[in-house]
Amino acid sequence: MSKATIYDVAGAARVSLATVSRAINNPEKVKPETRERVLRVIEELGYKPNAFAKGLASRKSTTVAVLVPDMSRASMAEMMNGIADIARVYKYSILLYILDSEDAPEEDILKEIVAAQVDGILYLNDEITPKQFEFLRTIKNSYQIPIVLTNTIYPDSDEIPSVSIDYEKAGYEMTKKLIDEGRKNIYMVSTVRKYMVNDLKETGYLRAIEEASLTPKIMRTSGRISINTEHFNEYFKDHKVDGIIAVRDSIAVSFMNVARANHVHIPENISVAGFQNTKYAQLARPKLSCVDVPIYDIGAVGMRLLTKLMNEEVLEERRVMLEHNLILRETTR
Amino acid sequence: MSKATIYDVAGAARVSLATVSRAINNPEKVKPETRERVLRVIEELGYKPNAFAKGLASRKSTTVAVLVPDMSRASMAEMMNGIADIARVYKYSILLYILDSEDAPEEDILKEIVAAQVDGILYLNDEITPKQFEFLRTIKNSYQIPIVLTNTIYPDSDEIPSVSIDYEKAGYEMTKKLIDEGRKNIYMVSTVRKYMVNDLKETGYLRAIEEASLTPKIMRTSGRISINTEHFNEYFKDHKVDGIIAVRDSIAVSFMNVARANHVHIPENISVAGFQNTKYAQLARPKLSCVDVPIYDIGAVGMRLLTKLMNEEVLEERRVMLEHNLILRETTR
DNA sequence: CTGAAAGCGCTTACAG
DNA sequence: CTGAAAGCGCTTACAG
Repeated sequence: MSKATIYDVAGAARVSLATVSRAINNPEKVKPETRERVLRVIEELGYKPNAFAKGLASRKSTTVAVLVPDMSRASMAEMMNGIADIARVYKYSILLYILDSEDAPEEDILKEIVAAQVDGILYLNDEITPKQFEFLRTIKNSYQIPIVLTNTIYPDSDEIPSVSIDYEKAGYEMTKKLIDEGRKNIYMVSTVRKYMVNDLKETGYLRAIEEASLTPKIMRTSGRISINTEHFNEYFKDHKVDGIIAVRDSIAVSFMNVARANHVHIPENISVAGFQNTKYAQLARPKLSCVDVPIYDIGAVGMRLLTKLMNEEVLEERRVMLEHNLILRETTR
Repeated sequence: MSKATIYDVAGAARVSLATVSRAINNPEKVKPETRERVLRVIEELGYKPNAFAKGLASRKSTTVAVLVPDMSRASMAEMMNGIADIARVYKYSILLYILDSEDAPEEDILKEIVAAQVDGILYLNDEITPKQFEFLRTIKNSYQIPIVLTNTIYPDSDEIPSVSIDYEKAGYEMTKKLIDEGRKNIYMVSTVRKYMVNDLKETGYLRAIEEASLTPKIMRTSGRISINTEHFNEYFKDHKVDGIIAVRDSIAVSFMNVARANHVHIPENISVAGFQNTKYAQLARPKLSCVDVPIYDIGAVGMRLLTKLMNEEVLEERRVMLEHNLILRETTR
């Protein structure tokens, strides 16, 4: 069962290889009966065009590169499912590049991507630094490769299209919710490292807090569970707090564990909310209220957008914002 | 900044393209000074061999296919990190195929993989059915593509090498631990669908239970949180239970939530243990005891093994079992 | 609607 | 150690 080539097909169908190629790629240019004969032979022989030869001759790879800084984030995996499903529909293959550091990707990766001749690039991250943005611009402009940012937004430019939710609005809404409950000392627990989307969540938080003439209080923690515990204990010994909005569900749950250890009741004494609606949120007790981020859809829509770009269609929207929901469970009242 | 070709390099270095090719791929066949001149030009021009041309001419792709049934499982993502890190070391690119159904992958995928000319395949799953195994055997034998199973074991044959932990032993050890605590009514909570590795965990459980002359009790649940709650409530109303070993951390946590709602104390009344050592285990209260599975390492070692296979090296071990640990936290005593 | 032929950018015997 | 040339398996103007 060694691989059939286009010559084998052409021979068996008694046509030239050019006709076989057309029957596959431009069926309308081939007489129906010829086409069917060719297609039947293809079926019989289990012929599949060699991707390298095709790529070399056509200068198109029908492959997209997915750049991921760190696969282990739960959201990345789910986003991949959305991407893969749409990629399949449009017949694109996925080349996966996991970037090792969180710095700007190195020259090496760039060269690899260029050499791989990908037709498009999806950049998955909730962070994007100016340096990384420059890197992407270089690829885009020097090599004419379309790029879509997935789950992040670059604030200063819409040169590279993006798909996400409106994180600013989500941050605003959740904060507003706690304010409406009568909370006065609402903290946003964000991360030490500056993530673009966490920044947006903070902006939304600040807007709501200001509108209500409250005092903004942002606490920055590492994402590491083991460190969080001490950190929270220390911090809230001296601080009044009756509301917590964490930028990630897992941080919210971490906080709840500390609160419970200190005999603080949720939601009686404190309201708590997270972001993402992960399994953590459902498994926590009380069940965590949070912003639901349609992460699968973000991946799927991002990939769909990229196919349009690769087809040189005009985008009616360069910053796509999908709908989100506030899921109110047991940690708010 | 359009892409330089091998001709550009050859011209600038005043050698033939054959020499450029050799300088890259068989440096020892080129006189040192020529080689250096060529390499310098390559550097200057930012030349990177076109992957398609290279693949077509050499019949090697330096690409591996990673087959994943469902990316959203936390373990898959972490395994990908291990795979990607080693792939980078050996200069392999990763083509990602997310299989949609959990049936045997369709003919389409097979053809795609073959057309992509991947040099090797990594199959990531904790399940493998005879049908899927046949599918993999077909690829392996018909097209001579090496394959490694990652995080699963096929019981009836070691024709396809695998990397995992000794799940049977892990199941045995954790059960033994609960028995040593004096537990008499230990349940294993497994899944409705038959996963290969869950099967192994069960086998280990059964061995320990038999050795202690206790009665084995296996309960099967769906993995879905919402369903678990009712299911557990119903089931344990009529059943005595003082020990639970769940095949996944999240199921264990799910169970703990139900137990707590029924005022059952952990670990005073019931010991609970999970598998994997995910973030769930650390975030749960009490903190969950579980089997730690070195999932990153499984991915890394799997990829390393595959590189050996692709180099036609002889494997000293076709079933690699990595070390695991029992992490005893607060849900056991 | 179909075929002959050039070309995509490499690798690799084969000579020298 | 190096070069000329064939070939990898396709696509795509160009003729007809």
